[in-house]
Amino acid sequence: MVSERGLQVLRAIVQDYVDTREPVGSKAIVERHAFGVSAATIRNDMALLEDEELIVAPHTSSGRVPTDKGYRVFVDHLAELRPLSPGQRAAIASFLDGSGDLDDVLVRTVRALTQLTGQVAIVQYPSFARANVTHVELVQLGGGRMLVIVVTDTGRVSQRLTFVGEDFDDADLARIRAGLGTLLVGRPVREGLQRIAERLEGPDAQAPAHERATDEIVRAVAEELEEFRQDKLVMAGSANLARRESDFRGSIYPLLEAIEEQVTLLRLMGEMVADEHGLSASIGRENDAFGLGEASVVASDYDATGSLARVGVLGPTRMDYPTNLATVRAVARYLTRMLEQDDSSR
Amino acid sequence: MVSERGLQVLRAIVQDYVDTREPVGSKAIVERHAFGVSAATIRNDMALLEDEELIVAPHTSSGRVPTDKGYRVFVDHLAELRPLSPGQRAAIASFLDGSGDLDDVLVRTVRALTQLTGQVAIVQYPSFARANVTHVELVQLGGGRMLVIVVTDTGRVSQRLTFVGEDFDDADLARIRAGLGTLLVGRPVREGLQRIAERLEGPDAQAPAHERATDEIVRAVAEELEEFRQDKLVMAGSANLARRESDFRGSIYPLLEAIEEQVTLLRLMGEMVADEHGLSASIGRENDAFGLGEASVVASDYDATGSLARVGVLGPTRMDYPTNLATVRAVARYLTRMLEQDDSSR
DNA sequence: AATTGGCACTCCAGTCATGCGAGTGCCAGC
DNA sequence: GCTGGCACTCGCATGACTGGAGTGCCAATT
Repeated sequence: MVSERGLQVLRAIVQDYVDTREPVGSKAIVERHAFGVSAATIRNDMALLEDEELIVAPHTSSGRVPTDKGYRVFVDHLAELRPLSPGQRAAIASFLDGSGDLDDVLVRTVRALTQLTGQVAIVQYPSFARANVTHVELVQLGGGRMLVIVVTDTGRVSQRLTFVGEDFDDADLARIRAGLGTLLVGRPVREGLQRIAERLEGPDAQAPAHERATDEIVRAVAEELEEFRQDKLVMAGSANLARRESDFRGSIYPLLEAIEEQVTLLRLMGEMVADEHGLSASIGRENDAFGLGEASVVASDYDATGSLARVGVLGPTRMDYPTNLATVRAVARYLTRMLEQDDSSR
Repeated sequence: MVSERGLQVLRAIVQDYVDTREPVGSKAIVERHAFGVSAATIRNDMALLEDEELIVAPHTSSGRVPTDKGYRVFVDHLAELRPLSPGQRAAIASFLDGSGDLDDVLVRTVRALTQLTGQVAIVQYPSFARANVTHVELVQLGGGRMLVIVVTDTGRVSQRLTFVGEDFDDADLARIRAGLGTLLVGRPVREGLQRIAERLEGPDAQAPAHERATDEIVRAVAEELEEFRQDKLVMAGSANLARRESDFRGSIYPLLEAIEEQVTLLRLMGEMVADEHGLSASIGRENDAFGLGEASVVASDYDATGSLARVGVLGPTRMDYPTNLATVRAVARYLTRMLEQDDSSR
């Protein structure tokens, strides 16, 4: 239906519209792009593109604006990701380099990304469901309070304070600790949760004297594992939404809400389908189900020592997809490499 | 200068303006409030109020709007805090009741507050500078990695993963742990930091064999203490800013930025001066230095087992001060009580 | 068959004039 | 010190008009 040149016209419209924020007309296209044909010809192509619902005219006689479908075609078939400039690569490196635990690295990642793109940046924590428990530690604080610590091989540490109602002597504590160790250490989080559930149903005869207290400890461990299983996000740059306010027809309220909720964004990020390079985009009304019909998300998978997660940006539908895709990809790669290094140094 | 009735007129103007978002004229005042005098009389009073810069007319002939100075006089002399309704009290209770560690309680507090006021809610962590260290725990994870945990008597737990480069045998580890214990346990965070600084200058002869590794551990502890010393915030409800967008003349960008930065808000909250009831307000241009000239903060002190901190809301200058003050105070009181209870149960 | 120049047409955005209404300031009188 | 009255000032909405940008279509050209 749409000719090859027609697609080039679509590309030109998307590029110019993202550039200027103004509907783009046939004359503007022949001026800014060397098509070698006249404005009337472009007009004919534009009529076809409009038939295909790739572009629309806001008013009877004004330039054209890409539809969500138009952006989709652009992203899938027309966008060429320019590699980042050396300066941008240096910026990523200077942001991300330096040691620190997982939390630290992800916070720095998200800052780098919001800085580079001027959008809201989002980083998913690596999915911990597959992570393995490496340590369970119990620290008595006196007065019946117990600090319960769980560590996984993905480098995440979780601690929880719980009131168990009594203090144990060292031997009992060591026994409980050992029991939890054999129950959990070396096993994936998901499996650990199952084993704990079983244990809570058929009470163990191991420490009947302190049964209630140990149950309390086990419950605390279970809560921590459960927290690992839920995915988590780090975000930055929400203020950018206000800066590009004009890009959102309606209010930015739903966006800020989604950012605060996190759950919505987690679902959205989770449901996106990546291409063969690990890149994915969800455009405009495709996000209607999440109340984000005026926004787009562009993301790239990254590899946190075996478990996959995503890093992406959230912005107006009218965003610079090629640049954002390229940036997100570069950051994801750098992040993957950093986590590998970190792992090998251990 | 301004008569008693003049102040009542100011109160009426503030109330009506907050209600209607429209400049309020003399006629509207005599209609809505039973002053028992005519509109012309009110007009004379309004002229005086305008001389005092407590109100202004946006245009030559439109109703009046309170100035920041007007709001200040209103808050200081005219506002009567209505006690909350039983329903609202119940809402606070249902939000806050239930156990959990400090993080948990503060998150629930901030949610309750944003829910009740429809503003951005902010809760300061109790200042940890005066808190005492109760435990220092070291957990070896193998491969030269060490988990360093510090606990204070205010219930806060901090953990940090650090790479020390070697594994200790149990005896050495116990010795280091004991050393840190005598150095820090039972002492305030601030003092602990000093002692560590001294120790790092004049190296201890205690464990020369592992000097570098122990230094690394000590450094990690110092970082954690430093983190305690910095105050911290929990916030919720930033999406509310977008809902009342119309209340902000300019963009909400600086507000969102301050929320993301936290540092700005920490300084602002810290510098506010409370009255004898622990209530404080910072209005409009008084916040210019923080880039928040169109916003107000209303806060109440609360008592976290001895160390004072604040809970407040951030919103447009044109906010309902009496209601927000009353809500903030009620939440602060409830929070104080909860933390006391929690403490006594330990 | 594709491209082009030309032309009539549509609609937006800005400008100006007009009228209305709300609200003020001031003054003379009570 | 309060009040009613009155002239005055603006803001705002309305409507008419214009210029300009951009389209759609058609007949002519390659």
